[in-house]
Amino acid sequence: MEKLYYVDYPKFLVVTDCVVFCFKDNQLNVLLVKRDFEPSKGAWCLPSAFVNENESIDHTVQRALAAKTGLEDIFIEQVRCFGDVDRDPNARIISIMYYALINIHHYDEKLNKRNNTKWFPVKELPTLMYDQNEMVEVAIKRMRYRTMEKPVGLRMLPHLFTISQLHKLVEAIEDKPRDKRNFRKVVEEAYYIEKTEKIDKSSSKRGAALYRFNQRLYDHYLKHKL
Amino acid sequence: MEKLYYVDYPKFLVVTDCVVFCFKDNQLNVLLVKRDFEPSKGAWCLPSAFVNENESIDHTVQRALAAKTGLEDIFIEQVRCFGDVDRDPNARIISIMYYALINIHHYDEKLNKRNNTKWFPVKELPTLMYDQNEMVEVAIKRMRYRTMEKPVGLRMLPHLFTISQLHKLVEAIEDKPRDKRNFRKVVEEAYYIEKTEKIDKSSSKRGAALYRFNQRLYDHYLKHKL
DNA sequence: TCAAAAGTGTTAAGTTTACACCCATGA
DNA sequence: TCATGGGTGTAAACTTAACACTTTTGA
Repeated sequence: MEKLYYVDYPKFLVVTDCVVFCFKDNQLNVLLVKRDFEPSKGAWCLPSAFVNENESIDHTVQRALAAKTGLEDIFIEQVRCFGDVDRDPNARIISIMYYALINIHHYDEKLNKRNNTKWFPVKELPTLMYDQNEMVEVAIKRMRYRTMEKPVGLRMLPHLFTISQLHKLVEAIEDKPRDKRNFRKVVEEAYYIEKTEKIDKSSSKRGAALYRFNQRLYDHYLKHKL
Repeated sequence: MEKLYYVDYPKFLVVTDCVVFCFKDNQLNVLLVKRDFEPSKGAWCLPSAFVNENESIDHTVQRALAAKTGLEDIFIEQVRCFGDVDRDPNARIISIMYYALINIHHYDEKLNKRNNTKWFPVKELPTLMYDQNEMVEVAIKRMRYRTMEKPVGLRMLPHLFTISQLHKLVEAIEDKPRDKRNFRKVVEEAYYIEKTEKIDKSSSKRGAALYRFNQRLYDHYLKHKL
């Protein structure tokens, strides 16, 4: 098919690079991979994969993430494409950058050794290959915007979470403190976040109420706001 | 160079598609091209170009736009990449979508005949090739967000403009009316928009004050806000 | 008994919205 | 002289930000 019309145009290697975020030790963390092959062997870089024939770019990302995290159907959002000629000095490679949000409790830390991976707090990232530090910056901005607009950040928390956990997550994402009482008010008014009967005793002696996200209520809320 | 490391991976045709906006007849308009070649000859589509070897994707867009509009150094922003396998039924083509903002007064309407192009109000778009109607929707959202965040929308107005012109532009972008007095207040408080001594007499008998965007003041404002 | 995290309301400041009339001028 | 678009201020509603003490309980 293709040959009929577009045979004369140049073709390119295309990869996906993904900034995988989790919430760990009250900080945002990013999963990096230490390359064990040339070029740039030993460099820290983002989980990536070359796009295959007959594979959508979203699928390429999921495949790369499954390989490194063992998880499937991860929340991903495409951010943008990096297409400068010399961004990778070894070859002309067009990169499509995504971010992903995962729940660290679903991640098996034993994978780090097997896969040459490591979680780094976003405030303590090493120098990454090529333009990947810029990618992380851009990904953080987009993720911050998206989590302020939609409750996708909850994917970095357990299914049941306390308001304190959510508070710390939001502070980590926005990189600034929020008043505790005002924050609790906002959560209590977000009616798609529902209080359960359960109590978390792990983080305090007194115990804290556990909340959960209700997708049905959220969909309803989306339909009826304005 | 490339051959050393990545020879085994598949390669892809890559195009850029660009949603070119202008402000015309008090409406947002999009520039469409009627294809004069197969496949899909005769279909309306976005100005596009195949990426060349040794050409950045931003440059590809500028090249496509120069060809269709005769203009150079147009304001562009990349939105995202469309990479589904069957998005173009003729071939696997990865498309990187941009939007562009141009001043219709810089555009020579005689080009339309020569280039098979036509401006369409965004509210009256025809059915476009493949996934391009979705591209336009996504581009409008991004452009709306960006113009609310930064004064880039002014690129669709003349260098000197009246508050009424800006008012109508903003209403067209946001697709909803704004109170006239409140709007004027906002403009007068945006101190990088400065009133000139000049008067526009073309749109009313009384005449309206002409304003202009001051890049220097805007840069200063960016540095000093928070 | 005390350290540590959970939980709780009110007020001030700031922002956004709503709203109606006079002005200047060329045709 | 009148039709047309230009120009003007205030008050109410709403949203956001600031702020400090009491509760519970396991160690």
